[in-house]
Amino acid sequence: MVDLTQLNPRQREAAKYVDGPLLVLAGAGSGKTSVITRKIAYLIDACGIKPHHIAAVTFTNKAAREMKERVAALTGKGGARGLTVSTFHNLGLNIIRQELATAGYKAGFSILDQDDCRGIIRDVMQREHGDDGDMVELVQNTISNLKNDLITPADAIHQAQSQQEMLIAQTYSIYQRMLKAYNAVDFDDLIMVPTLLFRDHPEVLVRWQKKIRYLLVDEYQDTNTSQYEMVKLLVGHRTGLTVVGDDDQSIYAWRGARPENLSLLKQDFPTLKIVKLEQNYRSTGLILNAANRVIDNNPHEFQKRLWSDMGYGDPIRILKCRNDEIEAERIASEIVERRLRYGAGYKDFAVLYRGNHQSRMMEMKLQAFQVPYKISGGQSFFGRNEIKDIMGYLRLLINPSDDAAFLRIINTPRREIGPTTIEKLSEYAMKRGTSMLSATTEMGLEQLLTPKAVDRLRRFGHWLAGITRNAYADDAIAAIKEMLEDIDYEGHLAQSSATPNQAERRMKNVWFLVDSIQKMIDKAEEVGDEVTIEDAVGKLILRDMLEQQENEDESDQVQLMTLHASKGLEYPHVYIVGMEEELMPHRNAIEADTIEEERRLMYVGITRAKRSLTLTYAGKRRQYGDVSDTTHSRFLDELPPDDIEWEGKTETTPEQQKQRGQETLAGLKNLFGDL
DNA sequence: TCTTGGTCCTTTTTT
DNA sequence: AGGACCAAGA
Repeated sequence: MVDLTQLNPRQREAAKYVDGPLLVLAGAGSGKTSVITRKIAYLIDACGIKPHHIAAVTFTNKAAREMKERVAALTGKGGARGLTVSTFHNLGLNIIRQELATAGYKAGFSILDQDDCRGIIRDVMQREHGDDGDMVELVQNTISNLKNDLITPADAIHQAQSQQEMLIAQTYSIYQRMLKAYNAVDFDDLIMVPTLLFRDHPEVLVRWQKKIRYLLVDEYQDTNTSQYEMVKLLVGHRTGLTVVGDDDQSIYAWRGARPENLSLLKQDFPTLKIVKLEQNYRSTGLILNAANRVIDNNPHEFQKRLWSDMGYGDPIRILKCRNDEIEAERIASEIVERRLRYGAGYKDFAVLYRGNHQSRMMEMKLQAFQVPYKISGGQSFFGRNEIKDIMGYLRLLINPSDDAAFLRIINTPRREIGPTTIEKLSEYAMKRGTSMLSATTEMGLEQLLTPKAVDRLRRFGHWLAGITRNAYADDAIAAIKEMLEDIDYEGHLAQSSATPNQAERRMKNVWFLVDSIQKMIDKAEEVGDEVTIEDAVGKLILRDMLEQQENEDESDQVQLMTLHASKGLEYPHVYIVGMEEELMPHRNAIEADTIEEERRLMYVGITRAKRSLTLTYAGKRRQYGDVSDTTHSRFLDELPPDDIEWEGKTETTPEQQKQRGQETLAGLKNLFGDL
């Protein structure tokens, strides 16, 4: 039986309340994951709900994985078998897979990432409006927003108020048709398609309502309209809903999140019960106080006051550095020193920043100090050309209609198939209503193309068909390896890379990708599941499972990540760097007047720290190629001055700096003797 | 078709 | 500073 005695009274109340819809307002570090996981165990053990009737939805793969592990630990081996814990996008993917026909897709459909989508939109706009590409990003964002708001192309055309809106709506409409033709969905479709399916097909909805009898949603403040609609439809008039959220940690409004969904719950579920978790188990008093003070500058729908009984702890430090290089150096050297002083591991330190590009300098300096580090997130891996290429091949293996993938790889590595050939092929395919891949082996091409070109296309088509057969017939991994051999991808990298070193690194990435798929298949076999290539590629695109591998080698490394990526995580020692106006808060946020969201981001960053928090800024920063003066962030002035050690606010003389250095050295000698 | 060199633009955050 | 994109030449 579940043990709820480790929970505090509020937490226990939240875990045990199953008689109606429940909103848990969980402040940072208030143990909400404990509540969710124990509640799941309670539902299984005490309420007799079968695990396969329970679904917990999160926003990141990391959170989903952690939750799964913790539930497994509570319920014992197999006790949670059949339980669904996944991201919204993953859940959506599964729904579409199981409702393929109704949803209007074919097996093996592709999931396109933003780059792929942008390419399609660019083509559409080019073709339809002769647009030069300046509008593409705007249009892409707008389409994404429309989808997040559950607005279909027809709705959009109907609603359009201006010429520009009409243009976007039409582009949206064509774009959506092209996706269908490619048998592909984008990220937003993973939410919108299932939701529309539920809305328009009652029999489908009933099926899923029968399956999911209890729904738990984490980070509710991050849901968008479409996601909320899905939740409402799934729950219907029943009582099985628990949502957990914190309006102060809403940092995804820019991608369509509606923090007001928290307050909408009260209207949509009149019997809603609200439980607040206000005790923080993570941070020292001074850190928490600082966080509270900062967030006090924002308006609040739900009042809450976080408190902690962990003692006051060390003051928060603000370090002014001469420039960004010195800033990074300072942090790197401090980590070296503090690791010894506190007997801490590298993994106890996190360096947080606003934008991914800020990791560069930090990386350089950590290397210089021989500090092991890990950068998480960033587009780094999937943004790489070699990965996009191979993913293109994989997508084409499982979805021959994926013209976007076809276009990416048809001439990579070089097959002497140029723009003219591709253009003609595309026209032909369009006329015949087939995909470009299947058009390559059709007879009608002779009329349009030179025999040479026809031959090259045909060879490609037949070759890929062969690989596909192998991939499905027996060992998929072997087929993929064979494919890499056939196209001599290594050779391609060797001659397209600047240095042999770079080529080697790229090839390593490719192998990493292949290994990931391999591992995934192996792992599933262990548990007795079967993983198709479709599953594997889907997971890859949704960024699932990569971190898993990273986590497996629980290595001792300093963690580098964006403030966004840090949500939900905690570290004993946290550095937040680049605390400057125009950087944090970001210039665009200042211009767009979304300071409140930036402040929440600051709040998220501060509340990651358990024991020590250090904020740094640089007086001069190298940016866009040249050096500019900076102003320290307004958020620094919002911190409680009495709890702050602000070094460098008033100019320190070189003597003072020297003295500080000697004090540090003396401290080290005290601790470790003369080295 | 491929390579080269020049220009211009960038840097917000992610499933 | 670094990368993407494009025009012109081999």
